[in-house]
Amino acid sequence: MSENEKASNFIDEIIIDDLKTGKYQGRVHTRFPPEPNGYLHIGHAKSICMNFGFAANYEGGICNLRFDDTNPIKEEDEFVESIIKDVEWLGFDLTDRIFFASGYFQQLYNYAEQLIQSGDAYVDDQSAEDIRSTRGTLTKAGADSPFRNRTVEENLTLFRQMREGLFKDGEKVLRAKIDMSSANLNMRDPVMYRILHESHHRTGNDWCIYPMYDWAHGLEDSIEGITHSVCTLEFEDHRPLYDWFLIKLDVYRPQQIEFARLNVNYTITSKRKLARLVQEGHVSGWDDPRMPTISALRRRGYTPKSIREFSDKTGVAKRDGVADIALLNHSLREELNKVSERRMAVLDPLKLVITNYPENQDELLPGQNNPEDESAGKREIPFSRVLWVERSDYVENPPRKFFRLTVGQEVRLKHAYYVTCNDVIKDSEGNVKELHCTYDPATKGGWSDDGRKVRGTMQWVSEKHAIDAEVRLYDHLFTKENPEDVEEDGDFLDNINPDSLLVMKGCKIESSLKDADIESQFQFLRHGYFCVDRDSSKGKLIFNRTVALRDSWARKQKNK
RNA sequence: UGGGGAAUCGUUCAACGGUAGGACAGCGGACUCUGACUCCGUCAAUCUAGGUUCAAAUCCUAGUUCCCCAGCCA
Repeated sequence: MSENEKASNFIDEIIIDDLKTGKYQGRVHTRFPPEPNGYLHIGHAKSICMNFGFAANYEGGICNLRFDDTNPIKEEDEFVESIIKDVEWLGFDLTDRIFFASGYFQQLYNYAEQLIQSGDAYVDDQSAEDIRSTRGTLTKAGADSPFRNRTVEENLTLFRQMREGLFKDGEKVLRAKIDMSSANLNMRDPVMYRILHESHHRTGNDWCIYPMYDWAHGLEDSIEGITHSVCTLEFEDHRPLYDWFLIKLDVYRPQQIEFARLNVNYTITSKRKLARLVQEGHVSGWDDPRMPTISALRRRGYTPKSIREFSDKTGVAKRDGVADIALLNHSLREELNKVSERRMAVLDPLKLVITNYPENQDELLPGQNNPEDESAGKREIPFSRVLWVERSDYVENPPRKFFRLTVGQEVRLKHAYYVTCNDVIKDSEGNVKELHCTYDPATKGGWSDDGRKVRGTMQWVSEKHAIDAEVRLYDHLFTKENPEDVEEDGDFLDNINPDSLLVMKGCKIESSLKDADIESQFQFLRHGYFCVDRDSSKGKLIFNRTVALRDSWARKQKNK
């Protein structure tokens, strides 16, 4: 995009304007700044797509992945690894673009001394409780700390001693000297450094004081030459502080821009709550395919492109809102329809015997791999006398306009023949055991030129050639659009969907799927898009249903 | 009762004083060797009340509703 093009959202507008005025000498440099204390989820994906997207949209634009690792108590290398993997998987190049806040600890420390020198920061001996109680309230001003007016020398000495480890955790903090009566609570002498005798995942035991977010973040941006520092709405109150530090230090000043974080219906993105789902065993792990984490979406079969599309389509604004998960599914189907090879699978098998088909005869029938893509070619599908079809495709007393299997109705077996059901074999309890049909040899390939109207087409697999598979069907993890919508005294777990996972065993699938790789994706005709789960092993295939096909027939029946 | 934000179809984003538009969802239909895909049609919104103006979603005034902030978390 050039600066003459139309902005697609308010942040683009700001960027284009800055490009015009030369505010940053024509640079666009963004960053995605996760704390490595957990797994990334769909909300982070949006932020990643936005930030890397802004950079990619402009000539020479750059986006850093910067780990905001200023709290050693919560952070781990494991998360650094998974975050890098997720960002790259989403399609963004991180070559030379991985940074750590911890890499700037010394610079941050020097800046802090500079602020002490200028009389803008002081060491406070008050306890955390004291600081809290003297902060005031939303409507009442806070009170100055008794240590607020120490001399520069005393502050410097104390701060250096803090850094040297002479004090215990919590004994002292460094605070910015701003205004205890500010209406903005963030400006009431915010803590810049706390003492934490903790080993850091990257700096080990080099430090026992660690910078707070507000102190560190703007400087991290400044050091990296960030131009547009995009964050979520709750940081609007922090912007004056972000600016205050940079102005006091007289350093390069990026601008913080806030937007409304992405919320998605039927899901939660609170790290704490996701952790509860895992810890309390409501899901199998952080990458359980029902989770909204990027690793779970990947395992479930969502594609990077569909997530990027979703991110684009949900837009950028300052209004709090909830995006419809259906929009993600739309993007997904749109892509998968174009690229997925089709296969036939019978999830709930019912035996169908073609009584007039020769015993012991097999034949191979060609089937198109992907009607949306000629280059995907064809495959040979084995056909024989005994087949599996979907149990739900047979109905004894069909509703109006039912085109599937019922006695006397001719249907098409995809790629194969027309068959007509003549007899239904039931067990003593009246359960349907088998369908006995006859086929028309003249309809080989699934077509006849005589103008016969066959409206129903269904998938099948040859009994003797089929292989077994387990198929996992997923539904929303929560029953309510807003999982937080609970009765008094309830919590979000009350809204867990007991049917969010349905495991189908003994499914019958085409033998061509035998050597399918982990994560490979297919459309199972008339069912949906599926991928091979990593729980699969040799001889035991397990498929995840990524998303079902739209089913207007089922919807219509349901509405009746 | 302090400060900071936000209010447009069911949802979401646009319209930057000049015809309220797109996407998703919904509904109806056509097509179809997937009741898929595709195509066509259709439903549907400016928080309220005043004001300025030839003209207001947009500007002004007064309200209303919702979100965020009192971590030595980010």
